[in-house]
Amino acid sequence: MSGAHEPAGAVSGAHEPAGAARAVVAVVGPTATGKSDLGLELALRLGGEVVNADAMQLYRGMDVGTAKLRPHERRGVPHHQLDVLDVGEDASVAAYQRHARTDLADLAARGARAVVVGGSGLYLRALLDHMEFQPVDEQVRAELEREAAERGPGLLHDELARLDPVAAARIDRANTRRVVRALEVVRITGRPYSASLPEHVYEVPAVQIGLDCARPVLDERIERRVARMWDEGLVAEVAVLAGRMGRTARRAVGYAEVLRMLDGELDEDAARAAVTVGTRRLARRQMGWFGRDPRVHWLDAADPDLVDRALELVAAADAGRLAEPTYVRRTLGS
RNA sequence: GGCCAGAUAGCUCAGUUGGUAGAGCGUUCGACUGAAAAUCGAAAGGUCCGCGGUUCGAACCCGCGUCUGGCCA
Repeated sequence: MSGAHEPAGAVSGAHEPAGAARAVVAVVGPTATGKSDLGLELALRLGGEVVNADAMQLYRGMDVGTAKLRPHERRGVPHHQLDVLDVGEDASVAAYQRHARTDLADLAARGARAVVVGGSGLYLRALLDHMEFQPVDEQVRAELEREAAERGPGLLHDELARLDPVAAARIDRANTRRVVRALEVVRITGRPYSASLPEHVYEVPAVQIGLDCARPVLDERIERRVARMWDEGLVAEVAVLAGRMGRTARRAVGYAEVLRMLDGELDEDAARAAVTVGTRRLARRQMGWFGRDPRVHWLDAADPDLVDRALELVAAADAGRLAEPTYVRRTLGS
């Protein structure tokens, strides 16, 4: 964590040493809004490199369905945290946090600007904000999952209420996934879990640029994106990976539905419709996640001068004259 | 033309001796600390095809009409 930006007034000749206190640039927002392209362009203009913050683009081989920029499309800009996981592995935010922060440190040391690009809210927060994850114990977790399956999630929630009332109050009874994790932490650390997310405290100073898009337009883009994925061979891609996909990868939008199709559960039209619906739902949730963060500076994804606007924001941030809580509530939903 | 089966939320459909309606999905809003493109919560939304009739009371029973699907001509 480096210090705050210098009050910029004084600097005219005084170049700061490479890598000092230049905020990381983060391009966030819902899927299908052009994050990858903008990120690439910014990296090019700023002499930077891209750090992926998209949980599913971590996976090797999941290219078409995650709309991953292919190597030949990257215009020579190095990309980090792409293709670092086998589809059989579970992703892990904590591991991501470690690795991506190492990337950030490396880039800073080389004086290269980091451009973080991604739509996974939790991953972005883990990378940029102050967040510490508790340890994990697969065996304890498996045990808890079995209990949940056998005795129902309600009883586990009761247990959590006894051991950690604060966490229990925050986690919904039916949310097995989170109840299990909370109990897992309590069991292995002997301390309460009681986690909550609302603080927005940068561990890594950043300018977050959000891509905003009116819903009708976004829905149309999503429709087109799904059509393109089909044309580019999503079904074949999934077929190749199908046997090896672990529980994280196989739940990704586009993959889950095609897997059901390959199992004969859905016909092709139904699968494709389900992918569209799923992508739309994903986009809505992403809007919620980022729209709530008061630090995001929103730009219209359709703005012809998008890149220049984004560069202005970066320049303002570098100069220390970016109004801190520029909370421009997204216009989504018009 | 005749016979049969349907018509209930944006969509697919439940609705059990007649007591003015529900689910799943979608939509909107929300939560989120090692699976997060996950997991979960809440809300909005209905002239029960139309018109008559029977009844204290009809989504439900009866008649007519309209539309849809199927079968027979």
